[in-house]
Amino acid sequence: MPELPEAETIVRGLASRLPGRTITGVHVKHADVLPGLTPAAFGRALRGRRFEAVERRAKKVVLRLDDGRRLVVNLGMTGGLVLSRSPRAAEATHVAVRLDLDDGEQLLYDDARRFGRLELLDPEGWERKHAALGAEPLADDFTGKVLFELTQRSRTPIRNWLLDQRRVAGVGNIYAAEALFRAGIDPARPAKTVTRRQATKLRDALRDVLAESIAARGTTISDFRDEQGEAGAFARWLRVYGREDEPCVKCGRPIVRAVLANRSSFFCRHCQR
DNA sequence: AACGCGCCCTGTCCGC
DNA sequence: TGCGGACAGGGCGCGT
Repeated sequence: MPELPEAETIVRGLASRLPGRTITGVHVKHADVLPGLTPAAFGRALRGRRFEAVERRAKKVVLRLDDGRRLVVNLGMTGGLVLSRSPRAAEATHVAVRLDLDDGEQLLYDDARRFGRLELLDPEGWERKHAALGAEPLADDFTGKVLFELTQRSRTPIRNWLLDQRRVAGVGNIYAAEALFRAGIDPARPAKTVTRRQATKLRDALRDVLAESIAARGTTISDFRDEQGEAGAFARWLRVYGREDEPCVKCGRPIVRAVLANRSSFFCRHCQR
């Protein structure tokens, strides 16, 4: 489900609401979302803590606490953070973890498939995690030159390359497909065959599609909801993802689905070379 | 050592 | 209507 724009949508929603509020209770319904931590230890660590800031790194929602630690939420495929007083909060039907807040509202971690994970990291642990992640595609220093140089050592298909979070962080299957379409690049092309000029086009396409999706509050295919439980609106602007056999918006030929590294890849054979 | 692959888990949809 | 199979936005651990 959530890639960078969806995580960013949740972060922006929570950033104006969470800081300053204190966790008064912790309820763990599905301990499998807490790797290496018992529910009791998780509860002890969080109870009494105040939220200080809400940030994003890659596809992760980072909730900074007043003791310097961070609750790092990896949303997996179907994870979401929803505030219980939102009109649509009742649609959070797979709540794995519930945090009670001092004003009586609750922050719900909802995740049907439970591929998501909640980690509690001290500053050093977070620094290690942060360092293991690649470039932020929306950062000022993510230039065409940087992307070009990063790609030149890898023979893996450029679509797979984009999904590797150690290189560029935050891009998933939807936005990889959309950016490659906009840049006119075949998803199966070995990364190192992308030219300098194409790298710049790809960089621009990535930033454009991610920014446009954030402006639309993310892509909801079926599961994604923001912190109020609302769907994102970007799905209608997708040009290739999920559009197998539909006409290409540029040339009218059918969009093709091919499997690369066990995951669907959508593209136009004519417009992407 | 850079890859691809299977798997984690639940829900939904499609063909029979 | 029921049932099996395919598929889904992610990412870890494994083997090669």
